[in-house]
Amino acid sequence: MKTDLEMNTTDTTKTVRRVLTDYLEKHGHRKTTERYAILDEIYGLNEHFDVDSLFLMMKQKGYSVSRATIYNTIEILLDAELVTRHQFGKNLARFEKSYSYKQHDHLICQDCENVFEFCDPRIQQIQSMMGDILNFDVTHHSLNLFGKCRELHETGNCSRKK
Amino acid sequence: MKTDLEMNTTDTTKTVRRVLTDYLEKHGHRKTTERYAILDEIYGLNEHFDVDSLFLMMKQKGYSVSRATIYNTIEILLDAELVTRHQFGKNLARFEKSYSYKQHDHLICQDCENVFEFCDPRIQQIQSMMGDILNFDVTHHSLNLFGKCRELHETGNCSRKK
DNA sequence: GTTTGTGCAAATTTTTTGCATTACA
DNA sequence: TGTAATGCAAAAAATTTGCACAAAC
Repeated sequence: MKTDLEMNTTDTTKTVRRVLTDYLEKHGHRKTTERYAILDEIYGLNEHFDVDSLFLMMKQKGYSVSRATIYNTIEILLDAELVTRHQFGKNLARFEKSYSYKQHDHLICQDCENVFEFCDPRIQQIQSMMGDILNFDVTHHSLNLFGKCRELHETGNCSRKK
Repeated sequence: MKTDLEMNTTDTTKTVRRVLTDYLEKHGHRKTTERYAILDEIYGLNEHFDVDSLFLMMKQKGYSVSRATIYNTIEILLDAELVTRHQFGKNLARFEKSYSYKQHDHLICQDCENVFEFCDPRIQQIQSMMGDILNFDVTHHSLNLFGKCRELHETGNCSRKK
C-alpha cells in the first residue's frame, strides 16, 4: 500500500472524493456534482486561494458554480477537514487543501504578500501545554510570522509586489 | 523612576499621548483632538475592540468621531506601535492597546468567542529561527489557538455564547 | 492663508441570506 | 416525488474613497 506522500494527483483526487462521500453520507447531505467539482478544483491547486479567485478560475474553465455554492461547499470541506482556512493579515479568508498535508505554518511578506510555509514541532508542544494549563481543549492553531522577505530586505522592494 | 508596570492609568495616558505626539511630529502629521481622543478611549479599555464598537462607545459618551477617522487614526496608532491588530478567525479586525504590554498570544473559544491570553518564550525562538532559516526579517507574529474553553468542554455549552 | 484631516455619504469588497428553480435520493 | 441544494440577486457587514468643510500650523 502506498503512503500518502507517494500518491499522485489522480490517487489523491480519488481519495479525497472518497473522504467527501463518506462525510456527506454520514451527515445525510446530498452528493452533488458541484461539491465534487469544487473539491477537484481545490485539489488541483497548489496554492492558497480565496473564494472569489476560485469562482473565477472555475468560471474561466467553463465550469460555473455560484459563489454562494462555493461558500456553502467550503463550510462542508472545512468540517470534513479537507480544507483549512487562513487569514494572512487581511480581511479576506484564504483556504488550502489539507488532506495528507503535513501540518505547517506560514511566513508572510508584508510587501509582496508571498506566503511561505514552515514547520516547527515546538508549536504542537505549546498548543498542548497551553491547553492543559488553561483548561482548554485546543483543536487547532494558526501561527503567522510577518516580515520582509529576503528580496525586500536586501533591495527595499519585491518583484512580486502588488 | 517608575517601571512601566508600576504606572497607573493617568501615567499611562500621559505617556502614550507623548509617544503619539513624538510620532506625529516626526512624521509631519497634525496633532488633532480626534487622534488624542481615540488614543485615550483605546487606553481606557481593557479588552480587544473592533472599529465599530469603539465608534459606538465614543458616540455613547458624547464624543462622536466618524468611523473614517477611527480607521485613519488606527493606521497611525499601528504604525506608532501603540496598538496591535488581530484577527480571531473572523473577517473582522480587532485591536488592542499595546504600549508597555508584554508580548502575548491568544486562545479563542470557538463557542463563546472569549479570548484568553498566554505567553510562551518558545514562540520568539521559533520566530527568530525561522527568520534565519528562510532569510526573512520577521517583524512580528500572530499565534492563535482555537478550541473549547473548559465550560464548553464540560457542559457542551458556554454561558457567554453569542 | 495653506493644507492636512475630518465628516459624511457613496462606493467597494467580502460574505450572507431569501427565494424560485433544479436535481439528488 | 419530496426535499435539500443551487443560482441569482439583494442585503449585510467591514472597510475605503471622494469631496466639501473645518481646524492645525
